[in-house]
Amino acid sequence: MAFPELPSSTNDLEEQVLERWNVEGTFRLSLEKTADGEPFVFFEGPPTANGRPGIHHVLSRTIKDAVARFRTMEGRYVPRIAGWDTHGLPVEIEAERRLGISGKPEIEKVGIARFNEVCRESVLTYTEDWERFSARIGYWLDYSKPYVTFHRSYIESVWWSLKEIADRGLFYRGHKILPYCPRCGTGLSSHEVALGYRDVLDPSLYLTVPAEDGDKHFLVWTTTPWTLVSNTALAVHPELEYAEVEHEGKRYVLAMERVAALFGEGAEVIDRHKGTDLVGTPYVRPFDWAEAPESSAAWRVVAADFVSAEEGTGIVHTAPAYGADDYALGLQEGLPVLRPVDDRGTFPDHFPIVGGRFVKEADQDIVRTLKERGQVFRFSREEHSYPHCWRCGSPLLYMARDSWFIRTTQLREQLLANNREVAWYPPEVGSGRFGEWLENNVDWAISRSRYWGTPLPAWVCQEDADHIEFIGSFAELQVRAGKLEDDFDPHRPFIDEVTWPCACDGCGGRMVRTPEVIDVWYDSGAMPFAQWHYPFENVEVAERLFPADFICEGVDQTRGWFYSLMAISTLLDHGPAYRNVIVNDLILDAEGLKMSKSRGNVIDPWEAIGEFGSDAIRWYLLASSHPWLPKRFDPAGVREVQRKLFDTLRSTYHFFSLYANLEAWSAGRGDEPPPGERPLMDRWLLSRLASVTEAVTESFSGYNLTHAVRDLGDFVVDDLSNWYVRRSRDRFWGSADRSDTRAAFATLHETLVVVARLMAPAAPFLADWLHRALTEESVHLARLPEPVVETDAALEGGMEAVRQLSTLGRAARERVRIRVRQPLGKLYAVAPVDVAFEPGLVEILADELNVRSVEFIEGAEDLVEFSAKPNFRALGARFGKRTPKVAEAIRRIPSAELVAFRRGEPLIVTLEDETVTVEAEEMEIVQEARGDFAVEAEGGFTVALDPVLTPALLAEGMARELVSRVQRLRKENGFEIADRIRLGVAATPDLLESFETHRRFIMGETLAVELDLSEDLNEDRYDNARSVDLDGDEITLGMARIIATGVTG
RNA sequence: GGGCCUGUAGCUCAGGUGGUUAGAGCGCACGCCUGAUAAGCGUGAGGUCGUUGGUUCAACUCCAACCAGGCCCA
Repeated sequence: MAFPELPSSTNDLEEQVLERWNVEGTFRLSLEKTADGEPFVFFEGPPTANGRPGIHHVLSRTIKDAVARFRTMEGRYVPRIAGWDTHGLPVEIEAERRLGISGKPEIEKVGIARFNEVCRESVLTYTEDWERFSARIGYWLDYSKPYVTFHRSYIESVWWSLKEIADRGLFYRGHKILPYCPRCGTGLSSHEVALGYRDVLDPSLYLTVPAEDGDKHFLVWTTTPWTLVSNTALAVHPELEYAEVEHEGKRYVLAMERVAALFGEGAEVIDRHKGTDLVGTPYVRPFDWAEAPESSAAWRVVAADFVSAEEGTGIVHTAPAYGADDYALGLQEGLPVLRPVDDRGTFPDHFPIVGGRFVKEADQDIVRTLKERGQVFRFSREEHSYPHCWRCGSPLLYMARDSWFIRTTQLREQLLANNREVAWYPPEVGSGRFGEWLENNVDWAISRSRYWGTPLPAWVCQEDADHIEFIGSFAELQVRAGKLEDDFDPHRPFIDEVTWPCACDGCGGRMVRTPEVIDVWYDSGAMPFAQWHYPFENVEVAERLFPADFICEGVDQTRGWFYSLMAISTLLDHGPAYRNVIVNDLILDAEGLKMSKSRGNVIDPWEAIGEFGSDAIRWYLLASSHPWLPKRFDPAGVREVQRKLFDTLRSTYHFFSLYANLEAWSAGRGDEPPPGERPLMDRWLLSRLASVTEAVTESFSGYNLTHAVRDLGDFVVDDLSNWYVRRSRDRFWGSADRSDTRAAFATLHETLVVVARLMAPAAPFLADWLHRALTEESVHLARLPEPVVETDAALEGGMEAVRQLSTLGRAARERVRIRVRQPLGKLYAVAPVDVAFEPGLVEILADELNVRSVEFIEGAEDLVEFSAKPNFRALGARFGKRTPKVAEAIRRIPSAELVAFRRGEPLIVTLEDETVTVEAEEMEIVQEARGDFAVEAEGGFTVALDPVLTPALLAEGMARELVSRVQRLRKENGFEIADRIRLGVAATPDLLESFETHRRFIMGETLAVELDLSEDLNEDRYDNARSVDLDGDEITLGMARIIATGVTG
C-alpha cells in the first residue's frame, strides 16, 4: 500500500475527515463497537437553543469530547445524547422581542396561547447552528433523538418527580421576601440571583430621623432610599452602646463605634445609651404617603440582634415589605407591612413626588425631598455589586411574594453527603464554592409567575386553599378531570382550563391549577430521568445510565445545573447525580478581559476555526492552562500550537510516507526485527513511547487533560521529531542495511500509530487522518495503545545524558567558534556515576558533536577534578542544626581525598571540635574536566572539547562544506532527491587535495556517479556551473543530471 | 464585609510530600542548517519566585498579615 499524501491545508484535512465520518457513520460505529462495554455515563448540559454558540462553548465541548473519546478507546460504552433547554425567561424575552411587546400586561393582551406559540417557534431557531458547530469542532453528540424540555414526555417526567417530592412533604406555599424582577414580574430563586450580580453605582444615604420629642435625631444609613416610604421601625442592637453627638447645633444618635468614622476623632459625645434604653422611642416617619393601620406599633425604635456597627450607623431602617431581616423583625414586633409598590416596581400615581415612578428612579426624588427638609447628613453614590435579573438585566427588588418552595434545607445533610462522593476538578469548587453553598442552602423557590415553562402540577381548591393536589402523570390527570386529547398540550393556557370538583366533603369548590410555572433550572436538573420519560418508559436504561460518571460545564453552573442536578436527585433519594465534574472557567481575550459584545472583543468561533482548524484550537484550549483557570484566548498561541506541534507531526508523517513509498516499505509484513533487537535509537524511541503512553493514559484517566496533551506534545516535538527523526534520517534512505532500514520504518510507523491514538481524544481530525493513512482504520474505532516494549529506564536516562552532553558540547563549540560541520578530534565527557552508557550512545554523542572520539574520563584522574556536593536532604536528617557547617566542610573536601574515598577508604571531615564520617549518600561527587579545553558544565555533566584543528580535520571539514554547497545547488537546480549527478569541482590545489581524500564521502552524500576535481572546470560537461564561497575560498561547481528518478520530494 | 482562586523571566505557563545553580515555550540577540523546507535547529541574555513577618539547620514550597487581580456570595 502506498501511504497517502497529506491534504495541503488543515481545513482540507479536517473537512475531508468530517466527510468521512458522515459517510461512514463513524460515531455510530464507535458506539456499536463498544455496546457491550461497561457504560461510561455522560450527561450533556442542555444549552438554551435560542442563542448562538460562542468560543467558550468550544472549551467545554472539547473537554467533554476528549473525555468521551478517551473512555470509548478504553472500551467503555459512552452514549452522548444531546438536549435542549427550551423553557423559561430567556425564551420568553426573545418571544416578547419578536412580538414587539414588553411586560406581562402586553403578553396577556396578546394571549398566552399565542405567546407560547411564539416561544415554541423561537426556541429551536438555532439548533441547526449548534449541530453544525458541534460537528465542525469534532464534538460527537447524538442529535438524532435529543431530549427537549418542552416535550410532553419530558414534562410528564418532571411532574412525576414534583409529585414524588410533594409526597415526601417537601413542598410548601409560602410568603417570603424574594428577589423579584419587576420587569419579568416574577420572583427568582437564589441560584438565579447568583447569575446576575453586577457592579453598579447605588445611593449611600445617611439621613436623620427626628425623635418625636424633637430634641434628637437618629442617624440612619440606607442604600435603598425608596424603601423609606415603607419604613415602620428603626432597629438597634440591644447590647450595643449608642452615643449622642452634638454637631453643628444638632444632636445625633448613632452607635458609639461609628462616631469616629462619621464625625471624626474630635467629635463631641454628650451622652451615652445602651441599645435597650432607646427601644420604644417614637420617631417621625420619613414619609407618610403609604397608608398604615391606625393602631399599629409602627415608628418606634425596636431591638434586633442582626444590627451591627460594622458599617452604617448601627441604626437600621426597617421596611418589612422589602427585606428578609425586616420582614422577620416585623412579624416579631407586630409591625405593619407597607407595600405601596405594584408588581412593576412603581409607586401609585396618587403619591406625591414619586407617584408613577419606578422605585429605583424614585431614589433621587426621595433624596432631594429629604435634602430640602434638611434630613440628609451625607449622600454619595458608591459602587457595589447588586443582583440583577439574569436574563433581562433589571435590578432585582427584594419584595414579599407568595411563592411555592421545596424544602431543600431539610435535606442539607444528604446534599452534603452526596456532594462528598463527587470528584470535583478542581476540588476547591466542590468543597468551597459548591459545598458552602450547600451549607447555606435555602429553600428552593420553585414557582415563577410566568407563561412558558413546565406548569406547576398543583391544583388548589377555590374554596379551601389548603386543599392541594399534586398530579404526577397525565393518566392521573385524566382520572381527575376526565378524558383529555391524546396529544393535549400540557402547557399554559390549556392546562389551566383543566379543573374538577373538589373531593372534600361539602366544600363545593373546584380544583384549579395554581397559575405558576416552574423554575427552568428544575427542568434541566431533571434530565437524568426526564430524558428517558422515566418512570413511564425506559426504566431499565434510565437506571443503568445513572448517575453520570462525568459532566463538565462552566463555573457559572455551580448554582445552576450542578445544583439542580444534585438537588433533584437528592430530593428523589437517588444519591449523587454525577461522580466527576470538570469545572471550566471563562475564556478571556488575549489581554485578559472578559469577552463582551460591548467591548467588541468577542471571538467568533467560526472565524477562529476557519483560520486555525479545530484540532489546533482544541489542543490550545486544553494545553495552555488547566480548564478551571480563566483562560486567555490568544490567536498567537493557537498559531504556535499549529506550527510547533501539528506542522511538526505532519512533517514527520510526510517524511515517513515519502521514504516508505520510495523504498516500497509497508507495514505488517513482519520482516522487521522484533522491537527488543532493534538498533539503539529504535529501542530508545519505543521506550520513550511506552513511558509517554503510560503518562498520557494516566493523566486522561485522572481528568488531567492539560498534562496529557502537554506530555504528548512534548514527546512529538522533542523526542520523535527533533531527536529520533533527525538522528535517524539516513536510515530511511536505504543507505543502511535492509534490516536496519526495516527496523527504522517499523519503529517510526508504530510510533506514529500510537501517537495518533493518544492524540485522538484531543485532536480527533489529524489523529484520524494519520491513523487511517497508517493503518487504514479509524483511530476512533481503535483501542488505546498497549506499549510495544517495556520501558527501559537505563536507556532513557543514558539518552537524556547524551542530549545533555550534546547541549554542553554545542555551547563549547559556540564558545570557540567552530561550527558543527567542522570535525574535531576529541571530546572528554563527564557524567554522574549512575548514568549507564551503552556503546551506541557514545557513538551518537560523537556524531552529534562531530568529534572523532569521546572519552569518559571518570577514571583519568589527571584530567578530572573531583568535588563533593552536599546532599541536604540526607544531611539535614542526621545533623539538624549543624547541617550548614557539615555541608561547608563537604564542599571543601580536596579532590585527592575523594579519589581515595572512591577507592573505598572512609571519608572523615573535621568540624570545629569534632570529626564526622561522611557516608556516600550524604553527598554527590561531581567531576570537572581540567586542562586547556573548551569546558562547559551543568548539573553533574561536564564536557571538555579539544579545539585543535589538524590538517586532516580541516580537510574533512572542507569536504563537508563542499557537500553542503552541492546539496544546496542540487535543490536550486530542481533535481529530485534520488537523481544521480555528474559533479565537477574547480578549486585551489589545497582544497582539491582535501576533496580527493574524501572523494567517496562526497560522491556518496551527493549521489554523484562521477566527480571531476580540477583547477579548471570544463563547463561543457555540465548543465550549469556556478561559483560559490567556501569558507573564504572561491570554488566553481558544475552539475549535470545523469539518471532521473522521477521521484518527487 | 465573607468565601474561593490567582500573583514565578517582557508575555503565556511548569515547578509531588520544604533541601540550596527556579525551568519551558513565545518574544529578543547571536549563530547554524538547507534532500521533512511558505520550515527547522542551536546558543545566549532576561527572575530580590506580589510584599512583610513567622516556623525551620534550610522556604518559590508551610503559617500569618497585607497588597493587587479575578470569580462567587452578602
